Order: sequence, then structure tokens, then C-alpha cells
Amino acid sequence: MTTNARLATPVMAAPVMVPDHRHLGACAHCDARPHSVCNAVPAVDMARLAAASTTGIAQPGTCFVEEGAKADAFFNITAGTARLFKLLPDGRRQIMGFAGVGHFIGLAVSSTFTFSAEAIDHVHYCRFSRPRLRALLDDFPAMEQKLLEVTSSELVAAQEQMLLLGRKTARERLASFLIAESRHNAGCHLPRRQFALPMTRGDIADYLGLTIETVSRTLTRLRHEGLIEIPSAGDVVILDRDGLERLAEGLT
Amino acid sequence: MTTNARLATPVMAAPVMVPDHRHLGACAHCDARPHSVCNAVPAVDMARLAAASTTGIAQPGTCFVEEGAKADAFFNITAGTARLFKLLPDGRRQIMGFAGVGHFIGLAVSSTFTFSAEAIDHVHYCRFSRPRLRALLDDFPAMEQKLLEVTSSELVAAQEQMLLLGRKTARERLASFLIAESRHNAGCHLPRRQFALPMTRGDIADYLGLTIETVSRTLTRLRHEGLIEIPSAGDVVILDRDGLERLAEGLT
DNA sequence: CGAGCAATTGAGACAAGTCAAAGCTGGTGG
DNA sequence: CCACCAGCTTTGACTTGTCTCAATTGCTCG
Repeated sequence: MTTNARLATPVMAAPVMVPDHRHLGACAHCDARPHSVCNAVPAVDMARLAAASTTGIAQPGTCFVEEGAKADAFFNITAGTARLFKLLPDGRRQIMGFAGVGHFIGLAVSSTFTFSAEAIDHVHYCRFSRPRLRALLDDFPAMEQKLLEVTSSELVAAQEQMLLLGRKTARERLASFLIAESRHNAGCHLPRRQFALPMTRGDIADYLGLTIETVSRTLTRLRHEGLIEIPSAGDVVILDRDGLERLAEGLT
Repeated sequence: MTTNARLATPVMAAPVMVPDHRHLGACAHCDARPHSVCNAVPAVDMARLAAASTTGIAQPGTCFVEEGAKADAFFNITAGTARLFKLLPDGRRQIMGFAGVGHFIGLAVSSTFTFSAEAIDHVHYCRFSRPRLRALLDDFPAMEQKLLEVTSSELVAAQEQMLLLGRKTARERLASFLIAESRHNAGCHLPRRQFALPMTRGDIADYLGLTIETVSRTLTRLRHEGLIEIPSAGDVVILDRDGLERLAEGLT
């Protein structure tokens, strides 16, 4: 039995709500716009978009979406990073992913959220009530199309993670994770040789279906094998990308 | 290392293609229609729908979608069941799910399929070429909306499976699986007490991230504990639904 | 400088995997 | 109609990768 007693009991956020009606052009300068479904709305209709949403900030460690709660709104992250996770009653946690700038959360057919979202650092978000989002989607089919694309991509990523969780060894999981992180946020650039891991070992463990100890041990082993370097706990350098990629695919 | 040497090397199907242009009303009588995204197309436009697709049959054990192949078409299953899976180079297999009547396959943003689909029994399907589907979706926004709903639901299911694969024990996985199967195909009825498992132990194992032996042993254990009965390898009776559900959620 | 938390490392336990040997079952052909 | 084969399933004995428990180290911040 894998009981993670270390779980932080999720604290519900007391969000700072800022109605955006004063600055109808807010969306036009949004940092998230280029990475978000919002860019499916033409520039002319920015005011319409801004009017449909309110913004808020979730403090580090607070949940702004809770599994099981009424799914009455959708969130678009404009700054910061959140962990998305599900819990078992005894505290075992599975992290579904990390949501960064531009990530859309809460697209549920069901009436309740199926996972929780907790701010890692200060998370800024836009909040769309369900009826308002529905109205937007009806008016801008391009946005619905974009949303379908994004959701499909997430499904593909989820299936890749299912392969990882169901069939890969601890070494392979870490290799896959590091390769993915090295590409993450690299934008149109090449995957990076060095990069930061903003999450804790506990987060990595709960994302990869392992324990903290196994994550730590496995990273040390990859280091001893000369595949990576770890300047500090939060930073990684990839020394042998080919080797790491082969490992991630299950070869050797 | 979890090497599944038992893998059947996927055989590419030699599909029986039947252009449907002679019977423009085919879609109106389709068994899959009530369960499929196609029902978003109004009855008046059935001919349009039928013209956009061709039908085919995949023989048991053949793949009609192959991971890595060009994703030039979408499939809608009208009869039979297929397993959707990903493979690692050494043969380890993870089944993403079982696709039955009405299931839509191949909605990829990427240009290649990200998993394979193999017929378990005789699978009848409708095939839509990519451009034709795009045209349909543009003409019938309701279909795109329906597709988004379906994709969202699949994402929710995939995340539930990630929790199972990452954090549940073998007993909990089997309990979750049996509960899910008992609801499956029950339609609007109550979950069934007795039901068939159309897939092999190997399929169940590869779906739950376990081995055949563990699946078998765990089922016998659940039987000895009085939670289930197994009249034959392909049939299950749930004796203690509450107990099984509690187990599936990780309690006890 | 020391409290508090995250990360590492070690030793031993255990759940699930591996290897191997029987049972079952359903289909085929003599 | 039955013997036989082939594939699936079950069961047993043993191995092992990962988890658990526990101690230590390292880092950050008041």
C-alpha cells in the first residue's frame, strides 16, 4: 500500500476577484493570449472576451479548483503554475499534470470537477462562468475548434502518461520526464540542455507514480551513469540526450 | 523489466471497403447512430453524412489503425469491439481502452496516429477522410460540439485511469475494472450484477498495468473473499457491490 | 546560528513480476 | 464420437523492483 502521508490538506483559495469591466482591452495585452484558446477570438472582439471573464490570483499552496465541487466555471491561467491532481481517501495522490500559462482548466461535461488544481507559485487566472463560456463558444466557432484541438492534445498526452504509468520502469519514467521537461517551455527553440525543475521531488513522484525516495535514488543513479548532471536539486543538465531518449523509449 | 513476449505482432488489415453511395440513407439505420457523434447531424442531412464516409470490416486480430501511420482518416465503430493500445519497442503493451459501438477513433491533431486499434471480434466501421470530416464539422457545428464533449469525457476517463495506474494496488485495479465493466453497456439501466468480459486476461492485464498471472490470482482472491463469483473465465457475478466499490476507491 | 523543510542515503519488507507446470476448453479431423 | 492439439487460464515457487521506515545531510530563512 502506497500511503502518502505527506499530503498537504488542500486549502481552498480566498481569491482576489477583479472585475475587468473597466479595462475592456485587458485581453489584448494578456501574456497568455498567444498560448491560449483565447487567440481564436479575433482582435476586434477583445472587449467581448474581456467582458466575459473576471481575473483572480491564487496564493501558493491554495486550491482554486476542487475535485467534486460544482464545475460552474472555467479557468485560463495567465501567470504561474498549478498542479492538477486527484486524491484517494487515504491521501494517495496522482498528479495529472502541471498547468502553466495559457492552460485551460475545467472543461468538464459533468457537473463537478474531476480533479483539483493547486497553485504552486502565485497563479493568475481568468475565470469564465459556464454560461458565458458557452455563449462565447457559440459566437466564435473558431474558439470551439481550438478548444477541441487543445483537448485532443491533452488526451494524447494523457495516453502517453498511461503508457508510462502502466508499463515503464522507474528509470524509464524519470528519463521520459526529463526529456519532456527539457522540451517544455522551450517554445520554438531546440530542447534545452539545462533547465529548472520548478516542482518538488514529491510532485515528481506523484506525477510519475513513484515515491520520493525512488525519484531521488533514480536521479542519483542517472547522474552516476553520466546521463545527467544535477547542479542543485532544482536544476538539471542533460549530458547524454540520446542515451536518455533511448532509455525513455524503453530501449536498453 | 516487464517484457510481454506474448505479444501478437500486429497484422495490418486488408479491409473490405464498401462505398456507401448507393444507399444514401444508410446512416439513418445505423446501429451506432444513437451512441455516436453522428447523431449531431440532423436527420434531413443523413445523405450528406453517408456520402462523406465509406464502411469497412476489420477481421479479428487485425489492426485497422497503426501507431505512427499517417492519420489521414477517422473511424466510427458501428459493430464489434477493438482494443486501443501503445507498444514499447520490446513488446510491452499498454491498452488505452476498448472501443465499442459508436466510439470515434483517430481524432489527432498530429499528422500520425498515436496508438493502434486492433479488432477483437469482427469490427464494422465508418471511415471519414480527414478533409471530409473537416467539411462536415464546418457545416454542422453541433457535430464539432458533440466531438468536444466526447473528447472531454475521454480525457476525464484517461485521468481516472492515470490514478488507477499510478496509485492503486492490483486488488483496487481489478475492483475498479469490474465496477466499470458492470456499468458498461448497461445503458440507462442499473449496473448489472452479472456480465461478460469479452477480452482475455492478457487484455485486462495490459489495460490495468499488471501481468496475466496477477490478474488471475487477484480475481481468485476476490472470489475467495466472497466479493465476486466467476461462473466461467469470461463471466463475472458481483456478490458484494458495496465492498467492491469501497475497494475500488481505495478504502480498506 | 538553529529551526524547519526538502532531499538523500541505507537497510529491510513486500507486492507484483518471472519462470514453469498443470488444468481447461473449444475446435478439428480421424 | 472421441482423441488430440493449441491457446487460454490457473496455480506454485522463487526473484526482484519499488516501497517503507529511519537516519542523515543540505538548504533557506528568520
